[in-house]
Amino acid sequence: MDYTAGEVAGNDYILKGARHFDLAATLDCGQAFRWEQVGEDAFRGIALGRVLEIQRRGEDVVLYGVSEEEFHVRWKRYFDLDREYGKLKELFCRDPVLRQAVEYAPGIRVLRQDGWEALCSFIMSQNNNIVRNKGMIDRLCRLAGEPIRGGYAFPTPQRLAAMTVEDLAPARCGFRAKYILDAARAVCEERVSLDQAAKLPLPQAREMLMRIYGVGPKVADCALLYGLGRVECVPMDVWMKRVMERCFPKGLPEWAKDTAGIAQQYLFHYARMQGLK
DNA sequence: CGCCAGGCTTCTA
DNA sequence: TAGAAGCATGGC
Repeated sequence: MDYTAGEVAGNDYILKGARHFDLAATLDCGQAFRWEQVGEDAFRGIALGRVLEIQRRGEDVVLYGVSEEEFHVRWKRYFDLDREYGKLKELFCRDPVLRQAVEYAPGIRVLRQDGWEALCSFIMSQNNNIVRNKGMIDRLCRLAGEPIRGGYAFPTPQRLAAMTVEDLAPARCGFRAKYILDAARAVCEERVSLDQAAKLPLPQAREMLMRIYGVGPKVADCALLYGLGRVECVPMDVWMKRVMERCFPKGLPEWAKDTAGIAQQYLFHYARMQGLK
């Protein structure tokens, strides 16, 4: 475990001795789009149908207004806290390039988000930048998401499937609106099953997600990695293509393949921050 | 004002 | 079947 103990303190839940967990690096490295910084190492976000404020305080990480039960049923998995990132990073550091990326942002964790939200978020990320994608997703949630205490949940596929491109206009998703609607319909009609995609062999899982209009290999891989827990999956965006071409012409090391998606997150962040060309 | 954005679909040779 | 254009939009 990457924390020594969980402790209830009033309404809050405290992760004592939380290691390998940098909130800024994790929540603002292009894997999730509904988090904002609200204070000193403090972030507010909406995920899994809940609003959460989370803050680092010294050695600890505090989840405000979270019960022990809610931590265990919701946030422990979301923040991938069962995985030992220390061991993982030790493995990655056998390679000099991976070591450099890990040392650049050693507190990155790969989030396990809701599958449907991850799928939509990355459909919308295409030919888009991260800042603007956040705005689009926020408008989509206000437009079609269920009101919850403190904000709006991510819209369900059922709700979106009943809408039209014109209905979605206020969210200003551009050409992506029709893709979102097809994704919603595919899920509702069970042309695509996210539960199955989570378990199928990778090629078949990708093939299923790519039945959706507007979903290609990269978006499918993002949904699998960030939403369906497939940490062996490596989305190849422009930044990763540059890294692979320059540093790993023969592919990522064989010993990294089971968790190559997590290695990808360190490499992606490093490449993007360095402005690698 | 152009340029470009964690791509995908469609058109063309 | 590879390669380029078109796509909507707004941050910079």
